[in-house]
Amino acid sequence: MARLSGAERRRQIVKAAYEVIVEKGLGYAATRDVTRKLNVGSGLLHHYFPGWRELRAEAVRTFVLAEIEDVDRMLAGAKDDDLVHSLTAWLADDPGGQHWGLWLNAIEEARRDPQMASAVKEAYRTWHAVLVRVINRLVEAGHGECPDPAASAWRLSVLMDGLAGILILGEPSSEPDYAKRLLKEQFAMELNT
Amino acid sequence: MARLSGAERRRQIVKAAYEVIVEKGLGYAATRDVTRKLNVGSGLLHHYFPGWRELRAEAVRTFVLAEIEDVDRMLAGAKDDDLVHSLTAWLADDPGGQHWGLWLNAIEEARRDPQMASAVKEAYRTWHAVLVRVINRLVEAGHGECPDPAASAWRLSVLMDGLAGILILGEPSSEPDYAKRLLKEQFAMELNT
DNA sequence: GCCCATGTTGAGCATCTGCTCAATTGAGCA
DNA sequence: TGCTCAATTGAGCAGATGCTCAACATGGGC
Repeated sequence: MARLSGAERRRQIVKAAYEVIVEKGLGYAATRDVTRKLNVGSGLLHHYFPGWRELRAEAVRTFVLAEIEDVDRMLAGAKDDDLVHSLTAWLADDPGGQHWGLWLNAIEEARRDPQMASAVKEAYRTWHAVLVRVINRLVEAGHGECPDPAASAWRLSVLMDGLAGILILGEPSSEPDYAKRLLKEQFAMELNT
Repeated sequence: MARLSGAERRRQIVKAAYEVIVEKGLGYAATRDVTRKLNVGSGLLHHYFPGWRELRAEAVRTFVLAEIEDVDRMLAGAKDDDLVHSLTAWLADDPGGQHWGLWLNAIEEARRDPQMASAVKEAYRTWHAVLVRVINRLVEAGHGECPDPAASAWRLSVLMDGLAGILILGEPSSEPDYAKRLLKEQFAMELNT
């Protein structure tokens, strides 16, 4: 196996851990899944991380925050008229609900794992800030009015988390269009349109 | 250990399994937690259930549906004016978000476990029907109007699932009042009040 | 070209997991 | 009283888990 620099190997391990976690779930993914995927000895993982829980938490923190920043950039580059549509499309762009599944899993895991709780809370607040910005942009662009952007953003955020259930279960419809429609109507309600 | 009738023992095991699952999470609860809690040999569990996954799924199905029926009865006995308040109080009556945590957990587990998926979908539809009935009662009692009760019920259902995150994480506030407020405002919006 | 800090290995331990199966117990009927 | 069958036991297996540690390998700096 090629010998990598410490920082590079660390990043590689975190990435592999995230993929494994998304696939198998936080409660079932194991260190061996990660080392096998990288063709690497089991000791290497513990050379970089004090334990599996730490690695898990770092993987979730890193990649969830990266995803949020990606969406934020995408929205920043979108026209005001396309904001809601872009967000809606992004919500449903998750075949099998894999990433949304991990997100629900991480929220629940936060009950038991303080490091996971810290990672999830950071993502929670960051995502809320993104939604507040979206709402403010829409209001400033004359797409409606919103008396309490913070509350509206929490409601939208929380609704999207719940829509994950619809995407995962395929209920009431296996087409993600229904989830999209519910989110769009929520935006309309929040903006008094 | 006292010897029980088959049906009685079965019920006892399902109940203990549910309690263990709520406490430790679907991915960490083990058959031994159940047998230890009941002071019972490990073979007994497999005498009544083909496997741990079957028992888990039956426990979730049984107790989640029972909880939904409880709420339904409670709402049926409430005055029209108290409907939203009762539902809101029930939402937040879950110290540490234990039961809501299990619910999120079960939704995510449905991705991997078909029997869990079947149980969760049944609860999902049953709960939606309860909310549709609530909405219709409110409309008939003159508390507002609702052009699409089915969509509104899905939005409320999904919002409540998401509010579980707020209750579990204590974010943005560790007081459950904020979650209650968001839900009440959602009802107001859905009913055009 | 040597040398050492550092990346890397993997056998192995203690512990846990779900599940099997031959053996034992006991309640209720005849 | 005895018999029968269902309820119950628990040691034990095969496999998985996180993590340790002594040993090995190698690339960059001298």
